[in-house]
Amino acid sequence: MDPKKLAQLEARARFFKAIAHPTRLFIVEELNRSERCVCELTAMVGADISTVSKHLSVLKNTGVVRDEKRGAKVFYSLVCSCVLEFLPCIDAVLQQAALERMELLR
Amino acid sequence: MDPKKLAQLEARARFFKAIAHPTRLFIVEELNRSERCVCELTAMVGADISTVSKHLSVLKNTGVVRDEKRGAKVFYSLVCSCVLEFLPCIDAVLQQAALERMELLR
DNA sequence: TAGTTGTTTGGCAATTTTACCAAACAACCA
DNA sequence: TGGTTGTTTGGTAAAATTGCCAAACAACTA
Repeated sequence: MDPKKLAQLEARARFFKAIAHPTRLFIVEELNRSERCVCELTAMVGADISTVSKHLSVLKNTGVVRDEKRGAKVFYSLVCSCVLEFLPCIDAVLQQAALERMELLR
Repeated sequence: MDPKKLAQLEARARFFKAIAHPTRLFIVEELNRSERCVCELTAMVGADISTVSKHLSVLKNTGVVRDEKRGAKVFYSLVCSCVLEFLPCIDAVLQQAALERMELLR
């Protein structure tokens, strides 16, 4: 495979991997509403702060979110909301798959 | 977290995870051009047949692709090409992230 | 400066993913 | 039927991901 093409595939895969986690998807959705600090997100997610912080760093390293320090708090915000535009399509695909799975059981 | 919301997040995360792999992204792009049998995809990918077969089964179980047996061969095709519509947006986000990373080094 | 609050980092065990080989299946053909 | 081609499945070792705890940092406040 062409090394340039491979690098592109790897970069895109890294992006999808970054959002391919329930907690991180939740964070992305929440940041689409408005920016949030780590402690707010932690309260919503209900996991250890360090866990949430690491999820945020995954999203940040991939360029999905950005952070801004204001005083003692660090606020995270969504770089581009285009991620969320796929969701209707994805839900439709998932629903169709579930439907076909059900019909197999009849 | 609301169990129903959690289930939705998990389902979506499973979808993103399914396409979050260089080889599987390649397969999705290729199937967008036209349907392909396992042996054709294997030749293009350059991995073991069993590896490609397993990647295909991941995509199939998530509902991203469908398969159809014709004779001895199994042809895979893309269920919905909407997956590929995000790519321009994702590439833009990735490029912006790379740009900012470069500026940090100056 | 000492204490408090908010965040990140290091370490680690449990789990998941990945890729290959070998073997089993399936469908065709001589 | 026996052999060939195309695909999936089982097994396994290496690598990556995940989540928590403890500790380190950072910034504000008394």
